[in-house]
Amino acid sequence: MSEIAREAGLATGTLYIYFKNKEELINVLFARCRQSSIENYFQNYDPALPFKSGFTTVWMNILQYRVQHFDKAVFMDQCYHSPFLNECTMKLTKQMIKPLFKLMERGKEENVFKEIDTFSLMVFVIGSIHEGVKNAHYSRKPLTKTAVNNMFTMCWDGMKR
Amino acid sequence: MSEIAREAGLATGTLYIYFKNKEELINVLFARCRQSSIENYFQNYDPALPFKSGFTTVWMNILQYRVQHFDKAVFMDQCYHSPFLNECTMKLTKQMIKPLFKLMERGKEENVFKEIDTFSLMVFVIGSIHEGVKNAHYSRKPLTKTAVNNMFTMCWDGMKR
DNA sequence: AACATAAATGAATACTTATTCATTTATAAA
DNA sequence: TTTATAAATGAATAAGTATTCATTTATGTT
Repeated sequence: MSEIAREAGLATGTLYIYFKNKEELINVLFARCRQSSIENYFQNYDPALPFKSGFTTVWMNILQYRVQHFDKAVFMDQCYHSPFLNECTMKLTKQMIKPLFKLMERGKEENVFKEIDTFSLMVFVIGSIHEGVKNAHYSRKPLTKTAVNNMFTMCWDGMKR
Repeated sequence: MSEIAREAGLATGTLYIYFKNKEELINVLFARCRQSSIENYFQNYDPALPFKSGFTTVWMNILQYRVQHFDKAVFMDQCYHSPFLNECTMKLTKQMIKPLFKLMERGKEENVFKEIDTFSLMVFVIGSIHEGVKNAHYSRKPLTKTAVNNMFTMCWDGMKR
């Protein structure tokens, strides 16, 4: 908490005016990170364009977000296993991923994707990106354009009919 | 440390006879988890069998391990982002994944997999499994046989030529 | 200017947790 | 049995970190 306060340019006690305690701070921070990440994912997404174009845009946005906001991504990953997140935040953030859910559904409706449970499709997309970015980061091998394209191709081919 | 000692049926001080400090304990524990996980991955793997059979066995083993030893999986995930793991452990555990690396190379040599950097292929496999298991666990939806098969198909189709 | 309210401070407190060490208990050798 | 060595103990210490609160500073109103 003291470190967070310092980083925010506040005294430790001031933090407790805005957040009841550490738990609340973590929950609010998580929800905001989740919100901002999802918003980023749909930047420049035009539902009027053909599905593959739209999906590619979102996919690239997810990857880019995880790369450029790696610290936030790590924070969110850690929250997943932590005892801090409460039911309320869980429910709230589950709502937030709905747009991504809808996108995957569209892929199925247009017979582009396999007939697989929407959630499983979504998890597959997220998983391949997350692990790819994490690995690139820690092995200190920056993601080249071809590496990114390969990742996308694997993801796409995995889901397409 | 006291909780670990209690769980191990030891007094706190006794832990410090076997491990210099918490850092060393974490590093040793991580290395052992990694070792045991990789060993599990190759259970019943017969290199004489056709590639797809062998790969399926390993893939299923990885998934099964993550499900049955979820706590270890979480621990290893957390270590990844923690300040505890030292260079030595990093190097050591990188050696350990070589068998998995070899397996992916074989897939390329036999023209089954796409011509993609071996490491990227491996990360793709791991990533899709990890996220899938994690999600099943926290959403408390146990992985059905069809869910697992779908996961495998997506993974395989993503990598195959 | 005087007053009231809100926001900010950071040292002190309370709680948690890693580490030490003097002492005890087990094991083995003479 | 006696002695020596190794292993284990857990209360005490040290270090770290969340939270409180009496006091100070800023902001706005009459």
